[in-house]
Amino acid sequence: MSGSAGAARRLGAETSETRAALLDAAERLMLEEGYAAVTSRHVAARAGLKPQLVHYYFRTMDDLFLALFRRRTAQGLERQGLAMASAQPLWALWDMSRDPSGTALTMEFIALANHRKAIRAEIASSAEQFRADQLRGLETVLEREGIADQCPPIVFTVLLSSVSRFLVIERETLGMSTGHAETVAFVEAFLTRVEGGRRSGTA
Amino acid sequence: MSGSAGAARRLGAETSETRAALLDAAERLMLEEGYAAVTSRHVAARAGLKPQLVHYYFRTMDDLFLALFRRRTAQGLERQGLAMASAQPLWALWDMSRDPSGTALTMEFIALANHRKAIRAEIASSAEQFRADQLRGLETVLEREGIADQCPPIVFTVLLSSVSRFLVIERETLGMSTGHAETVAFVEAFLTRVEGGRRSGTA
DNA sequence: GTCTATACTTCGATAGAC
DNA sequence: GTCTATCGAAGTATAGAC
Repeated sequence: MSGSAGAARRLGAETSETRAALLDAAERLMLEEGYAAVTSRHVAARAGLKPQLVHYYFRTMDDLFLALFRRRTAQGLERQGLAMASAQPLWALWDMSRDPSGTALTMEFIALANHRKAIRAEIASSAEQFRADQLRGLETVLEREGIADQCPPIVFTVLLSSVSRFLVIERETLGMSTGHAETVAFVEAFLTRVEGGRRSGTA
Repeated sequence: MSGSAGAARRLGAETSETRAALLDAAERLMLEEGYAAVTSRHVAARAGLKPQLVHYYFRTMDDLFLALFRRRTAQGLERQGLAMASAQPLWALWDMSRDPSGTALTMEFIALANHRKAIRAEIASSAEQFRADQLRGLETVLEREGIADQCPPIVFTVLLSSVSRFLVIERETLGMSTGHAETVAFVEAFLTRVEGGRRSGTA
């Protein structure tokens, strides 16, 4: 119902530095205090600006969240592409997936999606794209290493995402770590069998 | 600063039916629309009551969330205990972890924990207890079946929780399912190797 | 023991000044 | 193109009536 029809009100330029500052503030806020803290007033205060500016650069809060999500997605897809093009794609992907900021933000967006339908669709299609890219990149590697018959590439990508994200959530959000070291060791032993030991600088 | 000191105001009885109705309404709301929709006004409206009643039975919204979480945790721990005492503990645990309502609600609470510190501690300690119970219950099974050396019990519990929860999040919250069927088949093939085929009624 | 009238704060959003 | 004055709605919470 938030149609694309009317919308007579004017909006600020996409190239504006103020706009970028607001997005930065929103991202930090979302990461540190959760999506519920991302209100026009908080975002503005964090950026040292007036609350009304948020609505000048983003017509609604949904628009702000969408802009934020798209900016992050573009960075993430590029980063994932680089990881898979690296010398040790599995290690690179594992390290990338375990990055706290990326995962924490993703989880916030997922929680947000639960009651902002406009955003839900965007997140779902982005998640599909991440998975498709990851699958395409890993198929070759896993087949070359001869483990595609033990564990299908599509299953591998799902498992890898699940575990990495879950560990980050437990550690970062809940401050919990029982079983983490053992699980990381288990996964990394597998990666070592496939790709050899980690040879540092994968990103 | 929401100390335990003063608190002169009176509160409703814990046995009140109205109180239970408010908790039920809050739970449904949280599940369907996310924690951000759980406001005093929404909860009351859903229960067909006045908003002020929420604050009569729960001094603050934090208190309501805590009461809700504790009620669910008690049910969950009991259910997990039953699962592990069943004839096929692995299958039972897997089926339980994949139950949409349980996982969706847990994820909402985790997101909530990110900016409600009072709740964060409660969730973390509950999560530790779930894990500890699960570990204790599975150690015997996994050692008996001789797979404890391939995959340590603690790692097994972490992996199982990760995958099951992640699948539910993707499907329920995002409406996404790429790779799910394959992953489920992969896990269940493993369970079958260990425990034999699923023999129905495990809960 | 149960519920209502009411106060205070913060939110999203728009119309209009510079 | 950039920003401010301002509004109506919704949020949490308390004091007091039944």
